[in-house]
Amino acid sequence: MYRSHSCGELNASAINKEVTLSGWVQKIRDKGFMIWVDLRDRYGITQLIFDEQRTPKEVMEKAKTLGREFVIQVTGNVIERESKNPAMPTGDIEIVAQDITILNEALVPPFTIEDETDGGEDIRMKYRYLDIRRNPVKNSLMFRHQVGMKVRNYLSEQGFIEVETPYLIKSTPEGARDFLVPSRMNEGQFYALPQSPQTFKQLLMVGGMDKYFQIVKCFRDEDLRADRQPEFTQIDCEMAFVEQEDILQIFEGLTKHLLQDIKGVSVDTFPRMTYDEAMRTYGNDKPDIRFGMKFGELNGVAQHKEFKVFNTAELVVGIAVPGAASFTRKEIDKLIDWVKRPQVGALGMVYVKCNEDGTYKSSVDKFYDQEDLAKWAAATGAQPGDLICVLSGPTNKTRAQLSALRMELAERLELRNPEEFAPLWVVDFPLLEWDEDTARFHAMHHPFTSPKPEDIPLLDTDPGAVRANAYDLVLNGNEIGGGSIRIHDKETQALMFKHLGFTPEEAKEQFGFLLDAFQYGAPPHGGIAFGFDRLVSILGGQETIRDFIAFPKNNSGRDVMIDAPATIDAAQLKEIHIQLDV
RNA sequence: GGUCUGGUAGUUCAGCUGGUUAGAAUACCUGCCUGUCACGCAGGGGGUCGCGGGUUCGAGUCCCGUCCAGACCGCCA
Repeated sequence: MYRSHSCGELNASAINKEVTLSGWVQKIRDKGFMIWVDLRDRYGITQLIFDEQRTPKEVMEKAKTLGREFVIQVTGNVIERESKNPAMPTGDIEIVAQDITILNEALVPPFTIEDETDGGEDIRMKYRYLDIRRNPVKNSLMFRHQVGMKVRNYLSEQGFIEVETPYLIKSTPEGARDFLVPSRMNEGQFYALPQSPQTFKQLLMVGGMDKYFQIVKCFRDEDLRADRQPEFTQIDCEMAFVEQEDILQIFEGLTKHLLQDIKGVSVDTFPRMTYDEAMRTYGNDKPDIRFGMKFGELNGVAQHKEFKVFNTAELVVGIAVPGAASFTRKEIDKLIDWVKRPQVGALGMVYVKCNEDGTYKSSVDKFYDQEDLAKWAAATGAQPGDLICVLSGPTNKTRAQLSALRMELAERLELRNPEEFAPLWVVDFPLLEWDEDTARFHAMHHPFTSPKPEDIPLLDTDPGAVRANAYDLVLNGNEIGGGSIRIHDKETQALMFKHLGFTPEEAKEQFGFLLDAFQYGAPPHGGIAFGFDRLVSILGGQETIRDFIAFPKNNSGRDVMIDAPATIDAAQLKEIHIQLDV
């Protein structure tokens, strides 16, 4: 028996008991006559004491040889501490060691195994198994487990069935780049790893599994970000015989349940906003509505004077930054530099200080009088003490720039409280999106998304204006879920493929199995998928998803611990019929 | 594909306009210490300043290239 108790559970009620604990040496405090050892496992830390008076001599000698992160097993008696430590749950007691076994020695770890470690990201990833011993990572993984269990239980209680779908599937040209897997048995042919189980869950609907879910790995071979991994986990869901409203209700229910159960936060009915409104008022299809700074369009009140920059702009739009009239000239100049960085790309920024006395001081006083500026203040909702920041240019670009500025300012003004949760639905996404590179429309969501029936005639006249039965669930400025009502008849699907530039032959080749299935009684259906890693990190109040993934990849898609990807030898290449061109 | 930031002791970092032997903290090692818990005290070891080239009397410092890491833009239906 390696242990009778964990390192996190003993307290005053155990005094005088003989116990055996196993764990890792967290810390050694050697006073010569006495050695204290903090012993750690997943459950906590318990203080051991090796004492000249009370510990056998050979055990004392062994204790002198211990080092950090040695794995040991100690048997001894629980005693009340002479000096207690109220900061730790086991701080009332300690174990007087009577016997010790060194189960394994350890090298000195390259960084400290503590909450506030001295190790940087790089070294922690290389030794991720040591990083996982630290509370922040350990707790994040346990938190992820809890969220996963609650999702499974909730959906199962609602009648959903978890069905596994294959990882080795067929590559499709739509959407993200696929990860490819060469087939040894089928020379010259490749599997693709799924970007999502999209077509399979639709086939499950045809198969009559009318409520399906799966917590499932998905793969996309695209460049990464702090919150984007090449392999990530989705809560993938699909239902038959539902309309958009049914989906929104059920998954609003799931989200509310998670917020209540995990965060103790009650949220009212989620607000809904059309895509157009989100773009107009936040410049963004995933607005963070925990704070204001809504866009105020100023074309009507700023294009009547001699200021050419505004007069020639497609859009003039501003936000009122609360309390920022006190920014110094230097601070505002830095802000202007910030929006002019290539990542944002604005050519300049006009600002108006809304003074406490009701007057205005702007960077364009030469062109606009107090009366003009008062109208700007009204349009942006600026109060005395606010700073109005105004950008202008092509509509979409300018909105994106002002949205970036809005988020940056919210960050600087600490308006993004991680303990506040503001979900909303963004609905009525466009069906199609113009792609400059290929000079054709492509599906904004995916090619199985159904158009709003009343917009179908627009497909021929104004494809970009067709709205889809598609929706996103947005939480604190993050898209945590997205889905749509699918096309379930062959004719509409063929129409969609036509408008996406597929010939009937190409459509048959790529998605023939789905079109076939639609001829055998496909029920109306729709679904949603949640980004599980991101959902967990937001609920956990963290910015980065990496601490919620046991073994994440770095910026370049590398696993620096196992050093993957890696080259393979010639024999392996030959077996899969591949010649390298490098 | 692009922009920006960084790479100096095991680790986290400092090192100014180029100038003697490259520092601090922490970790590590040795000794001391009768209640520690960020223990304390004394001492010690530890560096190809990412790599390659250049400028210079002289480069951690300046220039060019390159590799690695991070953030962002493009991309991610």
